Amino acid sequence: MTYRAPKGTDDILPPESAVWVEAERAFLDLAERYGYGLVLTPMFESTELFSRGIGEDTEVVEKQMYTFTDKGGRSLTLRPEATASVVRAIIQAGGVIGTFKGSYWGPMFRYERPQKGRRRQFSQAGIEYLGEDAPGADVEVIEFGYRYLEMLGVPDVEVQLNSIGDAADRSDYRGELIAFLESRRGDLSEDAVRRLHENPMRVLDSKADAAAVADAPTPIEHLSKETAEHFAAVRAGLDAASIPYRIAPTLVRGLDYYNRTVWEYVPLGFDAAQSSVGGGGRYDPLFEMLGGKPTAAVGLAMGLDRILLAREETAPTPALDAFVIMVETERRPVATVLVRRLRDQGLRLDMTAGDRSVSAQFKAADRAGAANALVIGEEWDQGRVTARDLATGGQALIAVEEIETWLRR
RNA sequence: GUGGCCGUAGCUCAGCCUGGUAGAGCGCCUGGUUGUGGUCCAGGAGGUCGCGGGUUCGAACCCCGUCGGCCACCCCA
Repeated sequence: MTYRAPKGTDDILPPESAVWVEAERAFLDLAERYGYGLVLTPMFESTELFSRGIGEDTEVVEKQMYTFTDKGGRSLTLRPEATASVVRAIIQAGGVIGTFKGSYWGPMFRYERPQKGRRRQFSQAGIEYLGEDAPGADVEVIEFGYRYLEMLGVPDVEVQLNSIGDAADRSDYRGELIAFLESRRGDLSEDAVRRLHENPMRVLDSKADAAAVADAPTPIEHLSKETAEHFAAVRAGLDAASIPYRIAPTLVRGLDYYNRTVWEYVPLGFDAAQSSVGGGGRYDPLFEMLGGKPTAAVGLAMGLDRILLAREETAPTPALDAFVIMVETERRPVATVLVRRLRDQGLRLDMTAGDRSVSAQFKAADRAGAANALVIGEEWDQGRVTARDLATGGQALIAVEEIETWLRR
């Protein structure tokens, strides 16, 4: 083995790659139907964009960034997530006029020890609803993610929902939480003690400390009248849209820009430690953090790798509608024309490029994943081909002009 | 960054404890079948045992190191 894909990266080859094509098409189609247009941004950005936007002392920025200096001396970073890029792009383009709904899809990069559902290069798809502070925007985005998982056939998805309030709500709450954690200091993990002052809410989300913080004060109990009303309206909207959810008072998210509504999608049957397949939240502070005008915003990110792991196995669909087989090498010119005509009609066709025995051509058809074989031999001189269903083995002589209809039967 | 398990044929793995001729299943190739794949039968090809060092008459096997994989912690999608 001379070369292999770098640690934590995967090659995805056919036929497995077909599910990625399907997932991407489904996402882009759903986004269009909800009115979200695709936003394409660079895969690397100035390092400062992420350290400012995501937060200096988050795990992602402290330890997980792929940062490098280019030949011009600029510090650049492969994007660990896309929201900061989308917001930067919108600010750069002049800011949001009214509202803006954008989607994205593509690879993200974080330097971590790989495990199930955690890769160094992974794919996220997401949407951002900008310039709308109404709870209806939160509801639409939560619903969008739920529908997407439904479309892809991910079973038993639970929406875990929480509100972490606004900055003003948290300034009082923060002191109370720190006091509580100090009182339990002896029961806390080393990491929790270290984070106690720099980012105390993160301790609520720690598996190691779940028992110690079971009766800790939670952000949802410390909402102002305004943020409590916003959250109640989000819940009412989800009820009206028939989206099931569970309130998760200890759910906090690891990026600094979130406020108010936060949520995650957890497939209950997914056997992996990294069980969240997507998540999102409101992030009203981010525009100002990145130097833009105050702009309300809510968005989500879906982890495609995890979604495809969590999904039920689906039977592979044939990769080709038909494979054309030539009995004599002189039939190649007409076979070539037939293949091109059927491809132009939207069918998936192939044939061997070199002259091979009929037996070898059938084997090639089978390996290519063809549903049918079309044999061109002496029957061609009567305007017919032999059409064989490779799954059942049944075959028939059909007229050339009926091939398309037969293949679409 | 920390820990556990694992690296042997293209793939999945046995062999390692107790050192002595490199194995299985699947896959692949050829033929049975010069107009029929997938199934069946017969035959065949394919391996510096991750890499480096040590111990030994002798190492896939024991020891040390190193690289890689998987899973978990941490963190997050």
